[in-house]
Amino acid sequence: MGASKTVDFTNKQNAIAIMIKALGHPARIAIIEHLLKVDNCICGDIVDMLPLAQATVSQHLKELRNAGLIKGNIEGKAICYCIDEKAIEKLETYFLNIKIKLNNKKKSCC
Amino acid sequence: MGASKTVDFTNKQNAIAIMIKALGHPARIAIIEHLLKVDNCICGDIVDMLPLAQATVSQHLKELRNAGLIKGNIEGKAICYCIDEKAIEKLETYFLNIKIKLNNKKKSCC
DNA sequence: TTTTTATATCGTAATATTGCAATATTAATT
DNA sequence: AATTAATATTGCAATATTACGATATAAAAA
Repeated sequence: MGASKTVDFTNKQNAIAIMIKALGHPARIAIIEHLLKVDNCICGDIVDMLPLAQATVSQHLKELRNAGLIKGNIEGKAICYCIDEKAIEKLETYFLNIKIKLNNKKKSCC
Repeated sequence: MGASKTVDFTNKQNAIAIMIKALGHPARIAIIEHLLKVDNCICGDIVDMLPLAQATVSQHLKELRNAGLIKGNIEGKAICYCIDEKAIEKLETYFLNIKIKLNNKKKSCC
């Protein structure tokens, strides 16, 4: 196999899993954290930052883009990538809701 | 390849990536959401809930356990799995911090 | 003690991911 | 128009993930 059984889960579950999965790699975490620090978000700088080949970084950027976590803007012959705030908001809300529900529970048996 | 280059990233980046990656699958999202709803968190119930074979569910549970997202408790011949609140807290904090930093930035060029 | 029940592990096939070199593309510069 | 610079895509090898049937293990029930 290797393919996830997406059909039997809800759209919401699949959607959040895709977003989360896109962040489940140290290089992509590093990209997000870099974009957070920096003011000009040029793709080449990300390539220089990371210990990976340009092609590999480009692939990681594509995955983040496909998952909606970053968005790109053409700046002449360079490309500027920024974090999509709405995506981060969604993730934060998701985990906050879990936290709240856990607090309201207080029946954890483990 | 297929293996992530973890050596060149920080421990923090690798650690958060491992936790996030563990949640990056619809079945594991469904497991967490199920544990959130239910009061008795018996493994067999999770197997019954999910459209996956018992062996597959067991594997997903193991991944969540390895990542520290759930913890198990032996209850006679069954096993009770619960969400680890500290793990959820870490994730929530992580995304909240990103959100805060983004708000303090307001220099996003895209 | 044998059987049943609940969960984990093993073995394996199918598919996905990661990473890179080589090449393509696109826009600016000369 | 030709060249340079920045990024994307392609092709491919290595490894990881997903899924499942079969089997192992461990505790309770008979």
